Amino acid sequence: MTPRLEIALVRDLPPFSGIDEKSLRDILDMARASRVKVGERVFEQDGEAREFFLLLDGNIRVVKLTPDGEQVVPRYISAGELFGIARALNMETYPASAVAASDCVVLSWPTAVWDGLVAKHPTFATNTYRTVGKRLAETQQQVVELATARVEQRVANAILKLANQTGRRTPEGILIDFPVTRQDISEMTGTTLHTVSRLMSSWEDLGWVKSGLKMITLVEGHKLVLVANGVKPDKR
Amino acid sequence: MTPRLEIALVRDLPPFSGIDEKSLRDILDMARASRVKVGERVFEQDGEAREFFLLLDGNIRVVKLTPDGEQVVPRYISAGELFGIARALNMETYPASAVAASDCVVLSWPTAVWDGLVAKHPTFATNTYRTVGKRLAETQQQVVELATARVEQRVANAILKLANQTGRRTPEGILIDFPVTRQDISEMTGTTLHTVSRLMSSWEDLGWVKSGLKMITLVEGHKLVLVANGVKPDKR
DNA sequence: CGAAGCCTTGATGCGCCTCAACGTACGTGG
DNA sequence: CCACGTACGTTGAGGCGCATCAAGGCTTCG
Repeated sequence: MTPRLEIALVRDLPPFSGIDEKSLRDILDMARASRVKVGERVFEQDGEAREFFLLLDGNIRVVKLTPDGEQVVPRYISAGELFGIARALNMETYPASAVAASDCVVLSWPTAVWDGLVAKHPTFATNTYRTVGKRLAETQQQVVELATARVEQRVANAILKLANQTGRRTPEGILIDFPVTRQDISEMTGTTLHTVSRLMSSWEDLGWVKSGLKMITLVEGHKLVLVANGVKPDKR
Repeated sequence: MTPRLEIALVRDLPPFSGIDEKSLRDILDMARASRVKVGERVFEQDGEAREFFLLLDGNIRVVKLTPDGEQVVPRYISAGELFGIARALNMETYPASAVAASDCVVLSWPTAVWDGLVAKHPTFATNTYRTVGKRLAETQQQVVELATARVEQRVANAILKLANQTGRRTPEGILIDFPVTRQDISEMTGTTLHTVSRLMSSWEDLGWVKSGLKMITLVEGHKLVLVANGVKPDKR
């Protein structure tokens, strides 16, 4: 038999804030831990939502496929976040696919336990709905951005978001701590890998970022913030 | 004292489906009805979320303002829908403004009653979260569209959505039943009123729509569906 | 060591924004 | 009821931002 999951793993994560240890034990005992290797999928768009998940370690890329085969990446999930919670919103299928952007450790619960879980642990329900609210707000913010900002601004913003979410301090600057390709960025921002490449090259020339293969380091974040806000570089 | 609100007003609306009449009475007794004239605002972006609302009649335009003063319209609310339900997601302020697109009748509840209400009437909570789920899915769909579809497709789609939501059959075709300007459409699709005007003129020449001042009638919906799906008009 | 995946950089063109000007319906007050 | 002002709509000309097409270099891994 598998060992019990450690409460310490999740106790301090936002989804479980304010929940006492006994309840936590109860919740954890319904979960199953598993590993997902980079590139593997946790679940598939339009697939039946049989489980919901908590990301313990790693990074998940959420991917939507359009009818004509293009990909859009509406968000990245990082450690400590719930995902695949279609069931919380009474949906029967996942609205997008979830791909491991790096090696991951996830907890999963059968969807069937959801109703009992929120009934028994209202704090957990509250926390979850707060998360949903944040995601809805973020998504609407994306709509606004796509509708009004130029590519340059959107790409700068995407890099800043990634750096904030999963950045690690290094001597060089803030390193985005999992493999990200130019194509990934383009799918987050509704542009092409070519345009992203050109932009990043120009920023690298200016010394604002450092980038290599699947690797981005933010050197002068504040400069990118200006770009993201549509400030034109010094028009003399 | 004001008369009690009629249960018949809301009994058959989706947010109240599956709720017995006694509970309905209870819920309704906490509500207040009011009228909002076209152009007036029900609530303001970033304002404190003191109430949540149900639209009984009319149409509400949801508007987001960008830092640099541009407007984006992420959705329209039509009769029978809840709106301003920030509180359901533990948010303290409204993420957008709500403007009456036509004369409206709305019910409103003080935010303070929310928690008691969902506790006492779980069916209502479930219905609400289903709505939230649908909106999140729609919003993500918008992101995909803005990221991948050309203006032409997006505008066609916006008109189709409006026609589906609030269209009224007339001898000419399906009439969008409240005033919509070219600018409104452009703010829904992230383009300019000029481009919308040009597109609609060309569709009018083809006989696919009829349009006048603040008025749009869909004559050949299936043609617009093709445009929305990116089918190029007959390339021989 | 070769192949596949990732990145870069140029050339070209077009979709759509921007700027500009004018036409048209509405409603408001004299 | 007509005259005017205002808001809405149309249409043209011009140009820029970014996609598209094309070619080649670099890294990683089997």
